[in-house]
Amino acid sequence: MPKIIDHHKRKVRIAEATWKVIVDEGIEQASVRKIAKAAGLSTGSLRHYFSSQSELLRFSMEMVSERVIERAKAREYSEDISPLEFLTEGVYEVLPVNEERKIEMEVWLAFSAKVLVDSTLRELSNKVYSDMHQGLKNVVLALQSLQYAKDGLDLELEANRLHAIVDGMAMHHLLNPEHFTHDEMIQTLKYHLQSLCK
Amino acid sequence: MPKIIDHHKRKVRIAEATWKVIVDEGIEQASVRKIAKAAGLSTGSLRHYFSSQSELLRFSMEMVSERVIERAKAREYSEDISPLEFLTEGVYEVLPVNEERKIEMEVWLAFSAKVLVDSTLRELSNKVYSDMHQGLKNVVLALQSLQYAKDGLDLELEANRLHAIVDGMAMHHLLNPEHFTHDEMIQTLKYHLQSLCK
Amino acid sequence: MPKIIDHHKRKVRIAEATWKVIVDEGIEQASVRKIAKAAGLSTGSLRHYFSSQSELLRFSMEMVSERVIERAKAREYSEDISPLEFLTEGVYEVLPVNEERKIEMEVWLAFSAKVLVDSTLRELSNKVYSDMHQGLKNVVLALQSLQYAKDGLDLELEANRLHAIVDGMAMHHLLNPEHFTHDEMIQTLKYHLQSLCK
Amino acid sequence: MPKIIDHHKRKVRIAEATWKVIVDEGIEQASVRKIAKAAGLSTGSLRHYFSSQSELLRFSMEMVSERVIERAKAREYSEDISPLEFLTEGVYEVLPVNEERKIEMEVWLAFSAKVLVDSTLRELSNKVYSDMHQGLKNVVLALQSLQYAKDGLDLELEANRLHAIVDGMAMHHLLNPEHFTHDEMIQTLKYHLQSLCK
DNA sequence: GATGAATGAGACTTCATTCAT
DNA sequence: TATGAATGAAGTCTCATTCAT
Repeated sequence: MPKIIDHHKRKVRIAEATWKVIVDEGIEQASVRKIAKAAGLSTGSLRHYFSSQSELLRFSMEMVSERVIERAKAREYSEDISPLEFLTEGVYEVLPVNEERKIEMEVWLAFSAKVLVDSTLRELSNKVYSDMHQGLKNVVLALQSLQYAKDGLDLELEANRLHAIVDGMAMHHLLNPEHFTHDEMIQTLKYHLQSLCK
Repeated sequence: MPKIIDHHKRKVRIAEATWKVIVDEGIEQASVRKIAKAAGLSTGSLRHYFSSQSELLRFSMEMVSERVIERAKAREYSEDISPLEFLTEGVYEVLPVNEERKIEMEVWLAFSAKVLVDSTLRELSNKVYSDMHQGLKNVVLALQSLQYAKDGLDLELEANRLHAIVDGMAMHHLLNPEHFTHDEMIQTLKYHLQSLCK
Repeated sequence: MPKIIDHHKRKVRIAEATWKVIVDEGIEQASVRKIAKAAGLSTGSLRHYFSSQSELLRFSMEMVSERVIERAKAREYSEDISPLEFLTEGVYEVLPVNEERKIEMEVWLAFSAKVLVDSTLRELSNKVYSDMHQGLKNVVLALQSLQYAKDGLDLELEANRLHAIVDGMAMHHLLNPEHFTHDEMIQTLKYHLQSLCK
Repeated sequence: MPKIIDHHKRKVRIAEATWKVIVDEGIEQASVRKIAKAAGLSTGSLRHYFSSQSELLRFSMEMVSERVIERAKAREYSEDISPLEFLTEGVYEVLPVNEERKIEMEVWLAFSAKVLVDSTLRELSNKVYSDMHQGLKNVVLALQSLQYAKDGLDLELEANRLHAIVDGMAMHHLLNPEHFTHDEMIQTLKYHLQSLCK
């Protein structure tokens, strides 16, 4: 079914154009026209792929989460680094540590602000919350399995805490990069993970 | 003599109407018309108080931060509660623990998403970041002064961590209240503060 | 296949509607809405052809000058009339001698008043000035070539003078047609040209 | 009646503010608000002096012509210069030879473009046309009285011609000062006047 | 599938004017 | 006389969406 693949590829290309517009000009400026232009299409053509602006937006957001998940899945442990380093770097996947991830997270932040108001987006937001929560809980679990973790940690509360730290730091670095630098972000994460360990 | 009107009071009323619209319909729907209507004014009248939409938005946002600051300043220690409880409740001021604060933070989240794109808002965002950072650092400092805190805490990193936790949890509760409930938020905060103490 | 439309023809039609509005109601009343209505289009449609009001205005003005130039180019000498008559009638092309040219010049006068204030229009104004200056200089040159002209004329100053007379008379006849009639205009032009000749 | 004088003085001050706005931003931007601000008044106060925008505009224009007339009346011949020089300099009064007169004429040009469309302004325009025409006819007459003028000049046609040259040159210098400089304007006028003389 | 012309609503903003004080 | 708050219309421009081709 080559057609379908093309179809999907095209949608992905459009979603990437959408990201670009959102990052450059903000989600409010992400008009159908601008996205079409950024994707090198006519406005009419867009309609063959997305029948409405909401649908386009939702698809673009789903892609953000899919990318993160795929990256996380693709990670494999190599003996070059310590298990703790491996786990720490896993968390980097959801922090704005480089340009690519900054863009993803800016897009996601813009999207999140819309969730409050557009209930059709809620489902996706919830799904991503759950996925990420589970992923970070797994980090804590791994620390415990590896016998790194202190005794007496409350798994659920630690997951909440790590999750909040990660998203809070992401937001702080995106919005106030001068006050909360990339290095502070990394350092704070390491400090936190170490505080969980013996 | 012209009509005597308390200019500032009127501006505050308009800002409150702005909040209402933002919370009900999102910042993108916060048009001059809707705000004017919500404030019981004509669009033209709004211009006596705010010469542009940006100015109106900025004022409304400044009010959010001012309110938080005023509430924080107004707090006084009473012997009914323990010092640790007093500090913990101080942090509640910047968490969406009740309807009033939820509204403030929803407004603030919407605003934050705009900061990424509208650099004129950056200054305010930075100021609020700094204020809040200092406030939360003071909490850690207080724990140390009271001899509650563990030895060897890194003040700056602890402040980063607490700040990230607070904002991360606020976002999680606003966006995913079913998954991250009010009680979890409170419990996680207490858990974190306790983890800093002996 | 999309609707096939002669883009340029449509732009010309819109420009003509613009002229009509300017002549009927003045350049200040030449709003996008009124022009769209006069052209039988919606305001949104106008944007397919002109992305801003300035652009529309500029195009409409360029058309005035293009028409004049085309008319001038199309003129051919026939032996029915004397060379002097031929030259004189050439100058008529830039005088409000009939309804069509009155309209053109009213539009141009309105435009000129804007030039003082909108520097983006300056270029066009300068170009038209130069074209017309050259055209009128050629008239003087022709008189000299034909040996009609008096000896000792200063070509550049004569061009300045003829140019000023032409535009001055055009303005006087447009603004004060009762005081400065069509016939006086023609007569004065002939008088001037004759004064250059032996 | 000191009050009345004050009243009139205030109106003059407002008219001058109107000029300033017209020259700086164009007649289309000459809103009541801006004029009020430029004059240091409230919009409401303006209404005590001018009950409508048209009235204000008309008064401001009348002032232009009054100033020119007063200047012309105030001129007195002194033996330092030749009669021809005296006459020539008289014509300078209605040319944009310095900043002050440039402003007057810019204002007047803006006004003239409105005349085409607002018939209530016609009367003033006609009056000024007549006054100026008479003034320039007097220049030609003076040349004749002084026996400077060539024989056989047609007084009326010469007046038309001079009048057209003056207004045409004024327009050219205002709109295209790079192409038609101050010096060219002066030189062309002198050339023309000399061409009338023996 | 693809195009882009067309639409009309709605965005922000500026305006002249009215009017209570 | 003086003020400036208030209004509602109208300005330009952008938008999502429809639709003929």
